[in-house]
Amino acid sequence: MPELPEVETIVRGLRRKLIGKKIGPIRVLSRQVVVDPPRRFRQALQGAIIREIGRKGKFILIACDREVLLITHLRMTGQFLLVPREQAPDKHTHVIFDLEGDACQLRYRDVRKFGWLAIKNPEEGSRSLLEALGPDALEITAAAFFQGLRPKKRAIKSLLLDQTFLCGLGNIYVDESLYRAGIHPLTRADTLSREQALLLHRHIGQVLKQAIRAKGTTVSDYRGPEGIVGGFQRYLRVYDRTGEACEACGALIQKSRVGGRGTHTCPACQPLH
DNA sequence: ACTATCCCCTGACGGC
DNA sequence: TGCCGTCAGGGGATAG
Repeated sequence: MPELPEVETIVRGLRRKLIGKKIGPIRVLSRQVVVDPPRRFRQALQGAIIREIGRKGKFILIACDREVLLITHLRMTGQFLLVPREQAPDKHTHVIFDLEGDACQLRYRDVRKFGWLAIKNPEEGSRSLLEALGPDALEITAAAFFQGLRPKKRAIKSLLLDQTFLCGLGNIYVDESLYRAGIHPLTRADTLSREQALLLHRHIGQVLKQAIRAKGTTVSDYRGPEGIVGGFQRYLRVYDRTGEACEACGALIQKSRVGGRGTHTCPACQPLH
């Protein structure tokens, strides 16, 4: 579900509400989504004060005092929601964090249960998962992006989805960026000209920033922490528009499969050479 | 180095 | 109404 703009929207929402809050009792309703043994998980976080909330790629990082770091990945359908405590949790709510002196609870909800939460010490946490990540899609420079493509023989789409190459992009924004840059998803990365690479880099940045401004894309499950849907689906030009006319040329948007993922292209605007 | 395939899980949707 | 196959914002494991 959530890619960089959705995760960024969630992080900003959580930050507004949670910084400085002390975590109260925690309920783990489904141990499957908690990486650590539930007892250890609860003991580490209960009583901790939330200091900073950030993200790296699609990972959400909640740093507390006592050197406790909560790392989360929402995968496809994970949600962090701020919910009034009197509201009964539904069957897809898996972890509930009480917040001292707050009418709302922080809840982790996840229909498909692919997402997870884990406790890490700041040092070891960044070593394992996060160190393997490539630069953030919003932070990489054009020059570094072009240099990164040059030795890669892979299809550009699978490279952009590879979080060890560049982190934050997912299926929606890769399709949208490639369309805007007029590049076919199967183009070998090392065959892109410098101009094409710079154009693609620029469109990636533009699409992500515009999507953050719109508070993300809601195709089905995505919600912000206050339960609101995103707005960027209005600006999608190829994703989820199979069979519709391309805005630029009128050709019909096609759907294919690249690297196992559903892939949307305009056959005229994104020629494969 | 890279691709393809299966898997984790639940729900929505289309065809019969 | 029900049953079956397919698909879904992700990514890890494994085989080729």
